Amino acid sequence: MMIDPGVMAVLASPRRSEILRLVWDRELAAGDIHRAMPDVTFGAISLQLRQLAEAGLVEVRAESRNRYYRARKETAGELGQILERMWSSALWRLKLAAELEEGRRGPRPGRRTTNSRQRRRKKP
Amino acid sequence: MMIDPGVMAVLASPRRSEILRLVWDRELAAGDIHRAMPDVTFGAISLQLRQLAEAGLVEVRAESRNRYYRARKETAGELGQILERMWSSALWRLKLAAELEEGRRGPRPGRRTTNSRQRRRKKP
DNA sequence: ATTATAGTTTAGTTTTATCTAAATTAATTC
DNA sequence: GAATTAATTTAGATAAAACTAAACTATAAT
Repeated sequence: MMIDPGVMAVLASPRRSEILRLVWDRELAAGDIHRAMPDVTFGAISLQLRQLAEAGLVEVRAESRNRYYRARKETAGELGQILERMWSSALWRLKLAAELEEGRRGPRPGRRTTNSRQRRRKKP
Repeated sequence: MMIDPGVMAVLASPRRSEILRLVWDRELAAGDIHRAMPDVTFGAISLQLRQLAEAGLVEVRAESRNRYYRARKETAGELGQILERMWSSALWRLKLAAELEEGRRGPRPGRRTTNSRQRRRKKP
């Protein structure tokens, strides 16, 4: 099978590969994904989902007001198998458990912006 | 075999994966690598080589004033096999040929900075 | 029709990565 | 030991990626 060079770049982002992991063998609504990663805004998740979709790594199904995402494993090809093994490895599970613990203690300090000044308000 | 999650991130950069390709099955001095990629400075190449070395994807051998780099295929693991097949594919060779042609016509316009103001001069 | 919910898009900000130029280090040659 | 060559390191600049807040779109519920 041919490997799209773009796929690796898309998967290199921890955020995106984490999203892909979430929808790897089940369908999740955009909101479900956001609830699983509450350290970023819904908008940010939506943008990453768009990138994944543009790379052909996920597909969408609209139902009522929800949009359900699921991985397209075919696109990931051999890389997908590597990821699968990675995610099922003991070390990876340990990492996930640690992050879950960390998450319980409150929002992550790392990435959040401290002062978010007021901005543009289009239609007052 | 265990896959280091950092490896994928390192390889996601086209610049670094190109360097890795160059030293995949032969040793090259840092300067050789730079001559093969004259669109960036020697310093930039050196920095990328450092990242590759830190990820364990290349090893160095010092001889006289040269430093010879070569890939450590073991670290790349299965990803390495994917890369190998990618590089040997017809499409990839076509891409390389196109870039070589482009390179002959002069320096790439894409990334270069237009105005590089004067800066810090430590010991005048 | 209004309100609420789910999600996307937009525009600007922040963060991170990559790059350049100069300084620096070290070995080699003269 | 001065000059040259090969490479690394440093400090700042620039570009790219990721993110935020708000605006916007669409469907569903009241």
